Amino acid sequence: MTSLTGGDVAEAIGLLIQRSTRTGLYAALVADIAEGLDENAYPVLSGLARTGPCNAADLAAVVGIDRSGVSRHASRLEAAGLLRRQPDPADRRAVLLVLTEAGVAAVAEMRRRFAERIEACLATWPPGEAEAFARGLRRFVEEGPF
Amino acid sequence: MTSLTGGDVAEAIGLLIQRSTRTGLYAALVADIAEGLDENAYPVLSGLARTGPCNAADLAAVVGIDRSGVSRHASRLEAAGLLRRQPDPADRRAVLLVLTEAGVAAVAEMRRRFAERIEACLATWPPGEAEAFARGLRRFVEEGPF
DNA sequence: GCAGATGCGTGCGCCGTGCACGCTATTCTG
DNA sequence: CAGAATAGCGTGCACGGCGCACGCATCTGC
Repeated sequence: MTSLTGGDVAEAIGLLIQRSTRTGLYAALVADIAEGLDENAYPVLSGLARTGPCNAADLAAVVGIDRSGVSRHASRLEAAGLLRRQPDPADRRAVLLVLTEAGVAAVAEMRRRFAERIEACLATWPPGEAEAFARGLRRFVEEGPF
Repeated sequence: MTSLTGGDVAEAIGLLIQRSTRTGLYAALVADIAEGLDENAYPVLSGLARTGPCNAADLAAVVGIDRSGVSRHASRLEAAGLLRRQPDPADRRAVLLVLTEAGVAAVAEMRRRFAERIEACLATWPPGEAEAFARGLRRFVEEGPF
C-alpha cells in the first residue's frame, strides 16, 4: 500500500518535472511576457517575487544557482524593464534587486495563465477531489524531500 | 475557491520543479548509480524504461529533446553499461536502444530511493490523506496541462 | 589607519543542446 | 530491375547557460 503510494508519487513527480521542460510551458509563458528572455529567467523572477527586495547572494541561494548567474539574469531582466538595481543606502557595496511594477505585473500574469491552465483541468474533477489534491500538494511542497 | 485552488497548485508545481534542480536530487541519484553521468541522463534512462526497446527518434519524442541529444546520451549510457545498441533485424538502418540488466536495475534502484524519500514524508500524514494525494497527483499527470 | 572580510560584476572554460550535413539502408516508381 | 527519393542515425559546428576564479569597491574589527 504505502510502497505503491510512494512509487506512484515518485513516478508522477518525475513525469511532471520532465514534461515541464519538454512541453516548453514556462518558455512559452516567459516568451509572451518579454522578448529576449528564456525560461531560465522565470525562477529568478518568481524567486524575487517571493523574497521581496534582496541582494544577489540571497536570491542565488533561493533559486539554487551561482551568484554570477543571478547577476547575469538580473542584467537581462533589467534590460527588459522587469527588475531594477537599487543601491542599498546602508551598504554601498550591496545592490538590492527589486521588481519594477512591470515585473510585478509580469509575475502575476504568468501565474494567472499558469493557474488558468491548471483550473481548466481541475474543473472536470469531482468537487472535493481537486481541493484535496491542492491541499496535499501544498503540504507536500512544504514538508517534502525537496 | 477554485481560483485559489488553481493558484495554489500552480505555485506548488513551480516550486517543485524549481527545487528538483536546485537541490540536485536527481543529480545525486544518478551520480550514485554510475560515474560520468549527470542528471540529464535520467529522463533518457527512465523514458527508455517506460517505452521499452525503441529507436532514437521515438525516444527523443518521449523525452522531448533532439535526436542528436538522445544519441549522445545513449553513447554515455552505453559506456556506463546501462544501455545497449542493438541492430534492428527488420531494418538495418535502425538501432534499437535497450536497457541492459544493469540499466534495468539502475532505474529500479533510483526509483526505489526516490520513493523511499517520499514515503518518509508521507508516512507522517493522516492515513487517508496520502492516498488521496497520490491518486490526485496521478490523475493530474495523466490529464494535466503538461 | 590598516589588514582581512564581504558583495558584486565579468572573463574564462566546460558542457549540453539544436541545427545541418553526410552516410547507409530502405522504399517507391517507371 | 535500376535509379531516385526517403528515412534513420551519428557527428561537426555554433550558441548559450553555468560555475569558478579574479579584480574592484566597500565595510569592519583591531
